[in-house]
Amino acid sequence: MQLSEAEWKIMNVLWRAGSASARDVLDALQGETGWAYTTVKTMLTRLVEKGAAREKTVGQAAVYSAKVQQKAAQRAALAALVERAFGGTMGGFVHHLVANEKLDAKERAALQKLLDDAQREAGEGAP
Amino acid sequence: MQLSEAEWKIMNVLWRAGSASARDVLDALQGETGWAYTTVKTMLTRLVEKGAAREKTVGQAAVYSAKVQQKAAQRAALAALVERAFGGTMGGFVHHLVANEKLDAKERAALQKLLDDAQREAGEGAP
DNA sequence: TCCATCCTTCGACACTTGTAGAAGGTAGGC
DNA sequence: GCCTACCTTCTACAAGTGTCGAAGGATGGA
Repeated sequence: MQLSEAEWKIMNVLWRAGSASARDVLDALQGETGWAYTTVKTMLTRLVEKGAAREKTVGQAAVYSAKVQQKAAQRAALAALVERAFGGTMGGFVHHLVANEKLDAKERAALQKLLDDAQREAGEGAP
Repeated sequence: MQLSEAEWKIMNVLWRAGSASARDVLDALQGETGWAYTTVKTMLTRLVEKGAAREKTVGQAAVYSAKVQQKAAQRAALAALVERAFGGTMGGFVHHLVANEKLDAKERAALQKLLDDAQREAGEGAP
């Protein structure tokens, strides 16, 4: 499930909102995009066609909600990136990340904490 | 400098090889793509047009080499991903990475080591 | 000299993505 | 009963991507 730039914008709104009409999505993206109503409607229809969102008619209007989970979409996107640009291995990617991406202190601290948690979790299950 | 799927494949060859003719690139990608010679040539021409590669004629044939650095392309690609899919913050992305990507012990260790290095580096210069 | 080989440039076509106008249904307010 | 304000579906079109085939130039060996 690869999403295009514009599709990500829409999906981000759906994930945040839970469910939303085309009008809601449009409102949420005003300022960021300046899209016309029909542009949003077209994107939503395409997302439903490709199985990323679902549509339900409520009254006279359609209400949309995400069908793919955000986490799944994120993982797919990251996997695609790693595949294309980092030789297909998480190892290579992780290396680039810390070697070249200049995380700030706060980010490093967060990462450290998460690593600790992951470490602890990985250690459990055996005893 | 956003590269498409096919463009990444070509650029990866150029980065690895240093420089290569269209034929070289084709050979390097046989098995992976099954592209026709002209397909590769077209992609190379387009890459030159968009400034990602450069072309030099040697004898009767053109030889290509990367113009954008691999690291730069990788950083741009990662930045685009973070922007679209992770709310634009490295923090959010890093969180996803450790929380959802099931890194193996080796990857976590690498991350830890690199993090330590970064920490040490950040700590210097002050005392 | 002439052919098999390569290389090159042009042009083309289908599909995806980004954007949106036109035209037509509906439902509440006056 | 009719107008205003929404909503919907259809259609379109320009770029960008992915994939070549055709046609023509050079070149080295038979």
